[in-house]
Formats: sequence, C-alpha cells, structure tokens
Amino acid sequence: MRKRSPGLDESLLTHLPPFSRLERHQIRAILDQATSRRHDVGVHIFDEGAEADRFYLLLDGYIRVVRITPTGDQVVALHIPPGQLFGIAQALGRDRYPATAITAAEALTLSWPMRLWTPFVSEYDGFASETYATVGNRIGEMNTRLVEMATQAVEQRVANALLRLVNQTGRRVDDGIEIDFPITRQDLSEMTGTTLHTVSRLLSAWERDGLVRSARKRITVTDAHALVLRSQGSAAPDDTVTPPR
DNA sequence: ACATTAAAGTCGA
DNA sequence: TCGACTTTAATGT
Repeated sequence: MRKRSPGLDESLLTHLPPFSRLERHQIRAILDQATSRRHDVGVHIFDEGAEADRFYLLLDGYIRVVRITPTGDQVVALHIPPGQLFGIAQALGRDRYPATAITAAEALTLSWPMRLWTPFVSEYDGFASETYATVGNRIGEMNTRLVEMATQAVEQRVANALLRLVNQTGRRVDDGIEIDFPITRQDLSEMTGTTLHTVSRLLSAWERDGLVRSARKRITVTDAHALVLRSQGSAAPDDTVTPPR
C-alpha cells in the first residue's frame, strides 16, 4: 500500500517551487526519504485534530481542505492543486492538523515524517521562503473569502468561487475551461456558505445564459468574462451607495 | 434575497 | 435497481 520511493525520478520535484533551487543530489536525498502513495477519491488523508506526524506533497490530483462542525456541517476551506505542500502543521507552529484533508480526485502524494521539517527548512535553500509564500497565498485567499462572505450576495460569492476554481484547477476544453475534478452543487454550497438548491438554481440560470455548461459533478465555464461581471454584482448591497456613472 | 421543505427526475455503479 | 446527485416549485423568513 504505502511504499518507499527510491525509484522516483528527480524531475518530479525539480520544477516545484519548494525544491527549485536545490542540487540534484539534494533532491535525491529528499526523494529517498519520501513515502509515495496513491489515494482513491474521497478518502481522508488526515483528520482535523489528529497528531500531525507527516507532511505531504501533492504530485497529482486535488485535495479538499475541510473543517467539520459539531453538527456535521462541512465547510470547504480551500482546494490544493498538484505541486503544493499540505499538512504542514509544523510551519504553523502546530502539532495537530488544523483541518481535514480529503481527496477531491484520485491523488498521488509524497510524504515525510514531520521530524524532517526542521532539517528541510534549515538545510534546503529556498524551501522555507517558498513554502511560506504559498502559506501566505492561502491565507490571502481565505481572507478575501471572509470579506466576500460578509459583504457579497450569494450569486457573487458562488461566481467568485467558480472563478477561483477555474483559475487554480481549470483545464482548457473546446468550449471553455472545465474544473479538473468532480464537484457537486453540495461542494460548491459548502465553499460559499449557501445551500445546494441555491447553487443549482444559479448554475441553471447561468447555463441558460450561456456562461457555464454543467453535467453531474462536472462544471465548465464557457464565458469567463460574463461570469466576472456576475461576480461583481449589479445590485448594490443594502447599505452601500451605488456610485453614479 | 435567500433558506427550507417537498417532490420528482436522472444518472451511474 | 439503488442511492447519489440534480432540478423545480411552493412556501417561509
């Protein structure tokens, strides 16, 4: 199941930001300490609150980072695309995972024991600065989502969530950009703090207007520009003043 | 403007 | 065929 990975090619890591400044023999050493693993879709790689014993690099697939409330409601915090580290509790000064990581699509990961985190940071040039940069980006994204939640109407939030997804995980297809992993109305509602019904109605309306095309678990944005307009909203929120033209 | 409830339709394993 | 997913409409706040 889980296997040692001396057979992995160094080129797997050479282009990725955390490792891009390293020598070949350094990457070899890193790979030799890694465990590689394939995960089916929908499995928990680690759970919120569990002891953070390993950190991970996503080679392929997608990870959904989720928090679960006592009543069982899920909130999707963010999605991790291939090439990024996750489960890096140590970088945040934690010894337990702050959220749950679930595969959004079949995934391939490398992982290392968390005790290697400190040596990696001190020995490998650029590792720390690059990983803190991605941590910063994630915090920035969560930050803008916080503002969206507080100020924007549901249609704008869902439009923004969709746009982020196509930007981060979109794949070009003939008639637009498709989200690269299966995603349901429920998932989208959990990302935007609304219900699956509202998401369904919005997607139906957008499909009628030719902005998106969707089948079950598949969403393609066919007119990103028009969707950007929806994400900015035409109607002003209750207590804001609409500036004159 | 949006959630909730209810019902029914559709798709895939 | 069954359950997961989706849609639609009616009604509530």
